Amino acid sequence: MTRTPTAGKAGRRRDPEKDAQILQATLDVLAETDYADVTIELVAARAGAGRHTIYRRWEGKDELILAAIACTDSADLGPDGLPDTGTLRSDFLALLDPNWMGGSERRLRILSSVSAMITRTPRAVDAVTKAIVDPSTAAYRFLIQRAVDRGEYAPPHNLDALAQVIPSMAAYRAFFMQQVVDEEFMLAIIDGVVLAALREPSAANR
Amino acid sequence: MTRTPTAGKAGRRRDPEKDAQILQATLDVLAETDYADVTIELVAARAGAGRHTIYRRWEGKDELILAAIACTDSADLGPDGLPDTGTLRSDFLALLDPNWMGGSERRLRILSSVSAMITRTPRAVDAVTKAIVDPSTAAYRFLIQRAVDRGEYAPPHNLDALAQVIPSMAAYRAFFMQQVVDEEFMLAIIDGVVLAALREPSAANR
DNA sequence: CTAATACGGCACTAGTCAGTGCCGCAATCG
DNA sequence: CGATTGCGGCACTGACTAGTGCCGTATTAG
Repeated sequence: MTRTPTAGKAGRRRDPEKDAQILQATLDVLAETDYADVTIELVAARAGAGRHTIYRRWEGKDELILAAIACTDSADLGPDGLPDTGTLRSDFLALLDPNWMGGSERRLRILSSVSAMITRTPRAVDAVTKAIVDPSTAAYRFLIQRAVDRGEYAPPHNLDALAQVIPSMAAYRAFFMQQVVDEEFMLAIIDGVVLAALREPSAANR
Repeated sequence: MTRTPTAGKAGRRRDPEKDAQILQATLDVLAETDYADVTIELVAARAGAGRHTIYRRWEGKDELILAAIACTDSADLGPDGLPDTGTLRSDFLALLDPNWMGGSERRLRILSSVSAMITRTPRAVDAVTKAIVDPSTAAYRFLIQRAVDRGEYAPPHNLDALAQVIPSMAAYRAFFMQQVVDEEFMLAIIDGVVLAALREPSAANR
């Protein structure tokens, strides 16, 4: 990830804080503007660093951005960070709360910016997949599976496909339609698509 | 759309062919590379035109691209251009045929490239919405509604939401996952999501 | 102390690209 | 015919930016 400092002994030590500050600044800029408009100058200024401090740690612009993507915080998408309200429907709605939605919206913006990079750098696909796409899908898959396990719904025909519905449609709406992913929209997807595709469990499954 | 030529009388006439050639070339380049990599030079070369010929007709790069988006051919998404195979499921699958998929895939690529422009130019949202997003949704809405009308399924809880499922998920897969929208994937969405969310009609609806 | 490294700031190079001006030629009107 | 406009090609300007070198300063090992 970070360029290895030479193993010499003397000299001032690299500030580990700077690594995080630079990566955070990169994500900030990435979330605010487009990939093409992300300049090292901007990132450096945002991080309160010199450009050299960046180039000393990463090979170039692409490496920096890939590293930043890789450190996107998706902890809120782990099983322990997800809501557990008792019903799948309110679990989904809980993801709209600022706690989670702050992360989601940020992830969406970053995803949008990086999409431009994806067409050029195949490695960006892996980075985005690991850091954003997979965790999102996994989160929804987890919520649905848990609801199935507790007998709320019957096992779906295709869990993976269902788990991708909400992230896909939210991303589509946020990017291409530039409309807010608000409660009204989420309810339309939740009730009109995801829950509609799930069936009540048969007696045998209870 | 096109810059108005001065209403003078004498002089050589503008070649109407060139307008179309330039717009097509713009769409070609847009479908092949990213928005940031679309240079006027490239478009001009592709269209066999000089850069002046472009600047004479459009204010600048953005105007050109907006005009190109607006003239994206979505005729295949009108009711008359859509497949009518008898069942909703095979209608969906028929959209994968090269006839339609050529257009769909091209639209997806263009959509992807323009997404970078969207964050900058709000007008791009309207252009993309009118030329690509709305026609796609309308096409799927039409197919579903027709199936409902013929008694294949009961009226869905939320037709608009259902109509956006396939375009959204196909776009998400194509952009962010950079994976092919092939038959396997389409079947997963169709059977696992869309048709799963539709119910058999009750006797009263037949 | 000295040597070595990190840091921020500045200046510089090199490359790219939007947009414009000019040239020569073609077409069209009067 | 001459005036006017369209066209392709070329050269040019101006702006921006990735990446590098240099300077003065700060930090750390020996």
